[in-house]
Amino acid sequence: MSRPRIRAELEARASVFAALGDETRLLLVGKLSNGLPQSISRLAEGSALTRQAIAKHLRVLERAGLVRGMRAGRESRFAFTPEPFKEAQSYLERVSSQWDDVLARLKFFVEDEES
Amino acid sequence: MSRPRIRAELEARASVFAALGDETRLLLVGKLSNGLPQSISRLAEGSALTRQAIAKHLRVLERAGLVRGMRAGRESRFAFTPEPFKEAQSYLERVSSQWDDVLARLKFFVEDEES
DNA sequence: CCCATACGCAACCTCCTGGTTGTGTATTGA
DNA sequence: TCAATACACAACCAGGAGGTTGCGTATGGG
Repeated sequence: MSRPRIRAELEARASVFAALGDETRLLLVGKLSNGLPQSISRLAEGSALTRQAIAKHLRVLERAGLVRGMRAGRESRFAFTPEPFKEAQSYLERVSSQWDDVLARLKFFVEDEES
Repeated sequence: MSRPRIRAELEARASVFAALGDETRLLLVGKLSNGLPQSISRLAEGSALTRQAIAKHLRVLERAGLVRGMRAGRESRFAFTPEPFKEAQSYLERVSSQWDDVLARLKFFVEDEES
């Protein structure tokens, strides 16, 4: 059991959710999902945190694949990456519908007992 | 800016994602989404971790609202809670479609330049 | 050409997380 | 009734996460 394929997917999924599990990073995702690639300094504007802190958060998002960084001259810009979001969404959808199925079967069983 | 309402939603969302950002907890979610409420010992069966470790993970899931624990005699059973999953899913959907809109507007702009 | 800008890297700190062990308590079943 | 079961609570530990400061380096505009 627990084939490498499954383990790898589990690990990737956990790292995506972990990356999203921080308020600062959710705000960054909000900014990036909302427009074109932006530099670190730009993303740090208006934040209470330092530029280095923001840079660290961006690296976390990048390692999880949620964001893609590229150097452009003296600044490095980060862009939103939609795929992992869709993957995570489809996982949540599967979990929810799995639960719905359980409820449906339970309801059927209970109604069966009542008759 | 940053009204309390928004802050609270942000915090709740982050805690949900953070709770999902761990392989052990993803496995627990998998088990619970898949059947009826189960006791801690039951959920710890077959795991390399101790029962106490599993209990801690369940508390994390519970604090995030992903799971609901209830005492039944000498055992405490944990049940799947679908709402936060649907909420998280709809958030991811909003982020993705926001990005799609950005791309659409960009495409329009580029095609406009070409003409 | 030169200074301000935008970084990266590294050391360092604190606090939280994931995990264990140990102990005490309630519940259950024989 | 009494031992095994199932748990909660607490102390403790190592390591990682989030954050800062300091410093060195490349890039770009005036």
